[in-house]
Amino acid sequence: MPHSSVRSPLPSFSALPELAKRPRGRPRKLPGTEAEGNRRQELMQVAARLFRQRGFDAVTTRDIAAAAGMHSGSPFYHFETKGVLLFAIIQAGMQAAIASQEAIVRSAPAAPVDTLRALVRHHYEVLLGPDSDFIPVMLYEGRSLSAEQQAAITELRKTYEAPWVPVLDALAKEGALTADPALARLMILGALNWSVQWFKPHGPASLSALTDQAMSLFLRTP
Amino acid sequence: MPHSSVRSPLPSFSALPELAKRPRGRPRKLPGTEAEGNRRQELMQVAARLFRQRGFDAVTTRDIAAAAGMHSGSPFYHFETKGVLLFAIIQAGMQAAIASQEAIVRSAPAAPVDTLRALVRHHYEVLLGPDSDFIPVMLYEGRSLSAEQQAAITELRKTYEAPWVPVLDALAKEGALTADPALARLMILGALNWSVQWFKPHGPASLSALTDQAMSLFLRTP
DNA sequence: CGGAAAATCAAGCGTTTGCTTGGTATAAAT
DNA sequence: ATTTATACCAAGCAAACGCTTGATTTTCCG
Repeated sequence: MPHSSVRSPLPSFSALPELAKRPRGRPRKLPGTEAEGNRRQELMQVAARLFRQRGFDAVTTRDIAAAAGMHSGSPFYHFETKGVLLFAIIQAGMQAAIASQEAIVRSAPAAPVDTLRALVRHHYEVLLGPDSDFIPVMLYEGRSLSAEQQAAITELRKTYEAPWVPVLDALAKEGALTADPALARLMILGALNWSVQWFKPHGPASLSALTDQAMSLFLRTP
Repeated sequence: MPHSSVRSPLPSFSALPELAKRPRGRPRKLPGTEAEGNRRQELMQVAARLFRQRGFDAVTTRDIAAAAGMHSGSPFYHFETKGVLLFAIIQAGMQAAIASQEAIVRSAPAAPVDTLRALVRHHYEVLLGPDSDFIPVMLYEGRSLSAEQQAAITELRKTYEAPWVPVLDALAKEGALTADPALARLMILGALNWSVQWFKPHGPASLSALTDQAMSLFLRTP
């Protein structure tokens, strides 16, 4: 049902460093795993990493193909256009982030302070954890999407931010938060999102330290 | 001394909407004003606006030329490459921001809280004020610069952020700031910078309101 | 008035880009 | 055994891109 095509690299360039010698035809259907769209996911991962590192426009479809061990037209078998690939990356990432966040909120019916701490910690994980290029790509490359795609992503963002609202409202009523809750949400998310610009992952434990620092910056706990 | 060249727009496209009928040759040298590099500055302004709106790679040199009322090769008389133009925009903007910030810090030897408020307010002005596309362009398009250009901009950013350090240190000693001052600086600047993503300028007075909200979010004032 | 300087126009060159067309290899389904 | 679906390779096209070259127009300055 998908499309087709490919293209060889520039002949003047040296041979491709390591074209993963993946078998050519229909893939083996492993008995246990449902390998549906296996290669598609792989493309999304390498493309997300490239988009995050260099930006959507600076990454060519040939770069993506080479990083996935393909020739230059093959990605178009899995994605109609480069823009559709970008959208798929952001959409899948946001849906996963929404799902994992919801699980955390559901399993933590504690005090608002603890819920906020869990939300902040989870957000740092989404931003800075391994294999989490989706959100940075959304934050910084979303403008390359079409208007309809942007609208769809905006809906997902609203869904993602929804659990923050009652928590911040409750903290404002408690007096732990003195700023307007709606503005505070924007500022807090901005402070967290900015971490992708400076954070260098050394130890995985430091995300907890970051969370503690953020909590003590934003809240007045006695 | 500069270069030269130009190019006509695509013939299949309709006529340019309004090619500002500026006279062709050497510009009139007004007696009072030193018109040195007048057109150069104009190019930087329109390019900065376009870069902010659509991103560096998505804006073509033809777009910039058209927005400045030129034909497509003329910008290269003023800037050797598109990248040099981007660098000039960021550099000039940062130097202006550093200068105006320094004036504010010098004229405000008040309590640390008041100095921070002035810094925050000034930063909002730089981010959201009229004709201030420079900083957003730096924040989101800086990766399109060469390594040497990025190093130069990093130096300017350090200079810009330097006045924040002693202020936050003093507030931490006072107890108004409980987080680590270095981390707090990153988080606060992130919260402020994020405003370019959501702020829509309605009334110019709201920058003060934003400043107040930010102060009450970050500081514990009794 | 005449030459130099400033700023642009006019045209296009060479490369890169996103994407297309058509064929081929392998494995699953019938 | 034949068909069908999957996934890829091979080659390349048309458009767009950054930038160049060379002429042209206007003003400044001595």
